[in-house]
Amino acid sequence: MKKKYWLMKSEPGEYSIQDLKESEGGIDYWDGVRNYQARNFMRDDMKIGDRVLFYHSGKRPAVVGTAKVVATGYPDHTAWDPQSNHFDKRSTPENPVWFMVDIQFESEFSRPLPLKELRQISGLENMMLLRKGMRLSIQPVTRKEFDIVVKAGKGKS
DNA sequence: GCCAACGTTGGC
DNA sequence: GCCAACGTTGGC
Repeated sequence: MKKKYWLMKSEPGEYSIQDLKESEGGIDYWDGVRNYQARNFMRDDMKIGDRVLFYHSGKRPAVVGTAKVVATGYPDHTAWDPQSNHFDKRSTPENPVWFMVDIQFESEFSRPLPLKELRQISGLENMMLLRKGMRLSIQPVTRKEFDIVVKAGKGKS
């Protein structure tokens, strides 16, 4: 099984890389995705050992670190919790609609690598994140792109 | 705060 | 099955 590479977006006010880092064992579940394409990636394509670029959207859009997939897709229980703001009555334990994976904190860049800088790095011209109108919260990334971003992120201080 | 791009919903 | 209206995302 070939290792794959991903980018996962989160509003840091909602869930940041620090939250992941500070969770038990650095492991947490990626709940709340309510987009079918992103769901399909988690349910069908993300495998244990896949690497992840952790992206903060919002005020300071930037890649902030890396993580790895430690559990493959399973039902997102927040969808059938009426108290959750990700509640979706169409999803039930018997017939789950939404899925999530577990990821584990791996590294945090010494400083966030802003979206603006990503646009200027050669080799990233075709990166999905940089395409106009791209809102998908989970995106496949090529190995090359992953390596370039990590190298640029680690090189910062 | 604005607004473009996108996904979803619902009337027909 | 089309498409207008609406809500959301997310960069600027």
